[in-house]
Amino acid sequence: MAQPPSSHETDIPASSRRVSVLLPMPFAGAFDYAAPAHMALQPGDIVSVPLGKRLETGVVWDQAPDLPPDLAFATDTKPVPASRLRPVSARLDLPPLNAELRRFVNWVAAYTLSPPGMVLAMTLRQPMQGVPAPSMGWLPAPLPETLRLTPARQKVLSVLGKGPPRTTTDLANAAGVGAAVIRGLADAGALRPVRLDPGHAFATPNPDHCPPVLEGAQLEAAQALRANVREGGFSVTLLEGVTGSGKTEIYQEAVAACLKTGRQVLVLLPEIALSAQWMERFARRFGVPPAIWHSEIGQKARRQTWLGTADGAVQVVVGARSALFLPFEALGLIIVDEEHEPLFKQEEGVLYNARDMAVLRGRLAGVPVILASATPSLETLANVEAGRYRHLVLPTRHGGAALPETRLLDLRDHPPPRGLFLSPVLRDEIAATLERQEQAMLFLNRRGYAPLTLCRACGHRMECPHCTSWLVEHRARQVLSCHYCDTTQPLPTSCPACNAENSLTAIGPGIERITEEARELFPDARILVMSSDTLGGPKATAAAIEKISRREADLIIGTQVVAKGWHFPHLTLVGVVDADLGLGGADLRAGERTIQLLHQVAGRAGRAEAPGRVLLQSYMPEHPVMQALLSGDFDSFMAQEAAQRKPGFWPPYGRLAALVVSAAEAQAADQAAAMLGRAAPYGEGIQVLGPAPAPLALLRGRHRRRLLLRTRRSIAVQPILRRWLAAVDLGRAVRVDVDIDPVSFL
DNA sequence: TATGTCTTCAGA
DNA sequence: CTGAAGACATAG
Repeated sequence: MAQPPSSHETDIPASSRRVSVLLPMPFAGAFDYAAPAHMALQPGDIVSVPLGKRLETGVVWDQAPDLPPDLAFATDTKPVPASRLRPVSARLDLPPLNAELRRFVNWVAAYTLSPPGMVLAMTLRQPMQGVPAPSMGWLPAPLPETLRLTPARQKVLSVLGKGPPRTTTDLANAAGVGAAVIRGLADAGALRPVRLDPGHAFATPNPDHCPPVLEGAQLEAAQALRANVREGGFSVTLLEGVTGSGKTEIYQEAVAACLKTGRQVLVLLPEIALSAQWMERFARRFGVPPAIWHSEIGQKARRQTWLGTADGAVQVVVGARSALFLPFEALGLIIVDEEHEPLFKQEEGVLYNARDMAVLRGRLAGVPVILASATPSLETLANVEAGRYRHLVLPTRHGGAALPETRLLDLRDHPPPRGLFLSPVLRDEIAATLERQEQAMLFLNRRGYAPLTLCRACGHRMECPHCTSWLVEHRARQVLSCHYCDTTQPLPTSCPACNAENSLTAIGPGIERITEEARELFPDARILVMSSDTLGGPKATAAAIEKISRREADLIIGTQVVAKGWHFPHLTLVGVVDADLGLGGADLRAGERTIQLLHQVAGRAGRAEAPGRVLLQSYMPEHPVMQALLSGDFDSFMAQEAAQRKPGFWPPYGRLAALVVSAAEAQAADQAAAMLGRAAPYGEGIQVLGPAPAPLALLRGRHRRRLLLRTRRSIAVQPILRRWLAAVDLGRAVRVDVDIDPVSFL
């Protein structure tokens, strides 16, 4: 154990050279291997090791991983005897993971209570997945004296010249000779094989390509951010500004400043697949598009970008959550745009919030972090209030356009006709807008035709057999489908419970139904529907956006997707069909989320040319959320939210963790949940709520029970959870998912 | 996560 | 008895 620090590696007997290797698998920690005498291994090296009878790729890990003091835990596993160690098979020819990234992996694992290997998997799986053998190319070698220089051979050598390495087929074609000639030259030693790494040259963003003209508050904000980047060191700045206030232009100045220091930039967006417009703006500012990273990019681009971030060839990466785990060589700045977005929370596998982990990575890397939003989350505002984050506010709309005028439409006073969902007031407003040759939009955050299908004869509801949820009718596809699992069934013609014919009735509106109603009302309007069902992917989405920009649509009807920061220059009216949707559940952040979503939707209306108007249909216009949307005074709404959460130490004034117990049998879930309940931790500032059935008590055929652990801010939940979970043995049949800082309460 | 081994049970 | 399917332990 206590090796004198002066001892050289070669002095240590081969048998005692033990290395830790972290594998991308859900083990509690790293495994020990023997390093062969000839193999110099450093922490961070990517290696191939035997595991059982297969070979796995892992990373040489630090013997004693450092952890944050409040999350550190003892691993009481005794070391494997040296006799059982198997040797590392090979050191792979990939750039090693640096200490900053290794530390980040450890901290994320400790924070989220996940096996470190699963966190490593998020960084390592990416380049490893089905990597094809690298193709080989040829470069000229010093000519051997014995070489017979035939004309064909000469041709090959002159074609190759001083150029880049070329593959056998490429070279043979270019020289007009057969592949055999190349082979012959290679055998004679006149050609040197080199690995042809997909040497995709990443275009270099130019920080001076097209700087914007800024003045006033915008200039000040940009200067503050630039100074921040130049100074370096960890800091977090909230950049707050409404749609059109120039947020993007301003943080792009921070990007420019970072590029000038030669360091790399990571920009996180909630939904990269839909951000073609963002890419365009980047290209306009820096002359070239950025490297992008999300779950749907192809194998090749994935590998190239991964390697590019590791060797510094990639200077700016724009990505979704998972980009956070890229192996940056020299990170200089992290930007999280739309920081309030719930999409930053990963809800599967390792449960982490990319916004919070971005701040953590910034801290470990010692670089500034910028959080941008028009409607910052309460978490971030609380950090500003506590003096942990800086705050830059952009007050005015860029280009002088006015904020949209918002009106509440009380559905009790102006009810829609029976069986319909658009009030006459909204209908007339849309008609007038179309009359003026302007665009209008209807927003309803609900896919499908109707959320509930009911039998008029017996009251039977069409429910998912595997989940606690209603089946949603999708009339276009003639199916009922569950939005929580992949259950889909044909639309029945008779009630499955009482066999009554034609008794099934659609209850409530979905976007398809609103479209039907709009087609009735505005037969001449060109209607464009935007939902994840009608837009297959990013390409179709971009095409739809194009269409709207070119005024090839009059009325846009959409779900969530329309809210995403698009710029619609001709849109002047936005109608929110059901502003109350989303306020129903017992969600801690329902109000905050509704405000953020509806404000974002409202931001689509009215730009430079014409003022916009927003109409909110609501049955509870007196609700604080509606009042805040009406007045545009979000600050006092958030202050009110804060005041409500403070006394009960709800987040962000306390810490929260959710335990979801799930099992195939309801009884097993109940028993396990009860057992956890009996072993619940207690103490000053610690509270456990539950067990109770989770709102989705049945999900994908598993019965779910939930417990919530709530503590004061000064008390970390992780050590408490570790002790709690270690104290109970629940057996193999039940699973417990731990969600630190839960966002979804389903 | 992938794999080997152990257990159970239907069918011959 | 045999084989298939599922539970479960294990890898360094």
